[in-house]
Amino acid sequence: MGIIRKTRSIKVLLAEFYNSRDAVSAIELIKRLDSKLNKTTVYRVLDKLEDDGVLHSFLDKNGIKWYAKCNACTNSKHFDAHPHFQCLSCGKVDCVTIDVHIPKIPNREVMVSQILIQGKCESCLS
Amino acid sequence: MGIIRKTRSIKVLLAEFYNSRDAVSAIELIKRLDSKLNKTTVYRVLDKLEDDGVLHSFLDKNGIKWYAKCNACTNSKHFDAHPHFQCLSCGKVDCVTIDVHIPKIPNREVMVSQILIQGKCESCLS
DNA sequence: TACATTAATGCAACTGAGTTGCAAATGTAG
DNA sequence: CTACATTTGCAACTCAGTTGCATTAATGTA
Repeated sequence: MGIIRKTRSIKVLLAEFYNSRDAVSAIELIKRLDSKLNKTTVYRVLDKLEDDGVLHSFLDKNGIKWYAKCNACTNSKHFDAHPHFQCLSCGKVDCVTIDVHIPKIPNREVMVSQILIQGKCESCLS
Repeated sequence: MGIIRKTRSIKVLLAEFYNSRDAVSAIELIKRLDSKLNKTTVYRVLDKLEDDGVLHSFLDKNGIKWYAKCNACTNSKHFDAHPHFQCLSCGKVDCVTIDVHIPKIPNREVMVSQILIQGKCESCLS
């Protein structure tokens, strides 16, 4: 579908991603923007930003949805193969830029792969 | 925690996995066993079988939980790193035995990784 | 600038996977 | 067989995400 109009909601949400490379969960955004946007709107705008290749989404270990700014994605092609890292101590999630090679699988066509790595992040390692 | 008693519920659920290597979603099992077991029991027994290293679980692209028989897992060590493949046409999920190498990441300790590959399965490729 | 069109929004109610508390049933050690 | 802790079923709940619909607000056109 994609964005057709430049609305206030879209600006508000884009601003949330402007300064950060970390992923943010939809729920976190809904809480954070509670006074500004309705939760339905948040979900719908995130959806559209993803369609447009501005954000990409993935599910964390609990099945909840996170969004992060796309770097190399466009609306015609998503580079979703990069892994996401979720810290088991603090819960923070970010995109990691390492390349994980998914081998060809006999008799199957691989289209997308989602990789969620769990462990301890830099700040929680000490 | 693990299994303490060999109850009817545990036998019923184990029977579901006896003949198949495919993964089954918790929801599918609940539907399938509706006349035999309560859904709470299904969730609880699956949980225990996972603790015991009999089954392993993972989330699919919609965040719903699937279970499959463990091959190399024990209750002290889970080999969760093997990828799962979900067919985007028919929805079927299975464990694939290919090895995906997750590189070390600077300043982070990788503990678990979950890999979900999506595409077309053998039967849906035609 | 005013207007008509149609997308976007807010709200309330809903959905559905999974969880919890508790009383009743059942497996098992002795 | 009995005692009693573990399991089960049930109903009610949680909570992320969705839907329908009436209202609001961008945007193209004149």
